[in-house]
Amino acid sequence: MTFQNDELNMEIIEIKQCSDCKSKEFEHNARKGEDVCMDCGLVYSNMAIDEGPDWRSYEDTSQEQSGERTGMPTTNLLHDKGLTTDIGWKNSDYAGSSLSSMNNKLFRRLRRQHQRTRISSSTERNLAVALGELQRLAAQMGLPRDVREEAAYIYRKAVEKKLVRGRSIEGVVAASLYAACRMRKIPRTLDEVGEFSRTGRKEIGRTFRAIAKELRIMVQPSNPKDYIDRFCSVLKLPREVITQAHDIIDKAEKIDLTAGRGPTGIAAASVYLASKMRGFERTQKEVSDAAGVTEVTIRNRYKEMCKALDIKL
DNA sequence: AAGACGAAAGTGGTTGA
DNA sequence: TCAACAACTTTCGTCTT
Repeated sequence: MTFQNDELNMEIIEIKQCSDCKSKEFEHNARKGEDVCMDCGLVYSNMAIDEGPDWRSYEDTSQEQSGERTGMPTTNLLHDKGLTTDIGWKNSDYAGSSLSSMNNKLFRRLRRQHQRTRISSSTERNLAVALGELQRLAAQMGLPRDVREEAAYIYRKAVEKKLVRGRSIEGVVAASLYAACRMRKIPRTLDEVGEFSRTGRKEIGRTFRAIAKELRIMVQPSNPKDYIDRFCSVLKLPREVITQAHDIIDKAEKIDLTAGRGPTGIAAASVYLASKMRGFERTQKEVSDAAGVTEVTIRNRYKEMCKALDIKL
């Protein structure tokens, strides 16, 4: 999309002096279209460009559905990114009169051929299948749209790098989702993903590692805190327990109690401990089910924490 | 009887020679 | 490539409430 200056119809304000602190030093951020006062940090956004869709009508006829200039935003969730066109389905010409039977047949054939070109290569077919599977999985796991987009993006990259060769599409899809969840700070455990996918935890884990390595995706080890809210909600624990659990983890991190340990184990133990301290006691079994670690692990972490943090009950 | 505890053996992954 | 190893799991017997 190109802009012409006179179309922008925006007043370019020359800032001479900050209205707040009277400073004359400004820093200009071209991307955001902002001028920032170096002294007090006041932001002048005199050039902000609306990046939203340009949906104004270019049609004269108002009965035609608003004739917007753009379609929907592109998305990685459709194998063609939602960029294909369709041949109109009405068998009528621009003036509305119907076509001759010969043209009728012609357009029916054209439409069919046109449809076929949408899925033109084996890569496209692969994507179509995989993204369908991705949607299904994400829906069952109740994941928001931005995570799905992220996962779709990762999957596309994986296809580019030929990482699907020798692996199942389902496995790569599941691994992409797993990675996307972690990147968006709403981590799911491998078991949780595996539960809804036809592939097992083992394969998802293996595939995930391969993808992360090949695509150079930096996924930091997930933070135990990211799990707490979800575990607590499964266990129907109130707000104060959540806060308490976060607090415990903060303290544990400070004295290097978390290094090298599985994040889910840490999270589970702190939730168990917090529930006990606040008088909403859950059994080790209940917590272990919610967190997907064994009672033994909870016990070990929990004992370490009690000792190191000097908590007595 | 249910839950907590701990020992022992097994699993899958990482690391360093 | 292989062995050592650390974390975690599984299993099971014992103790506590």
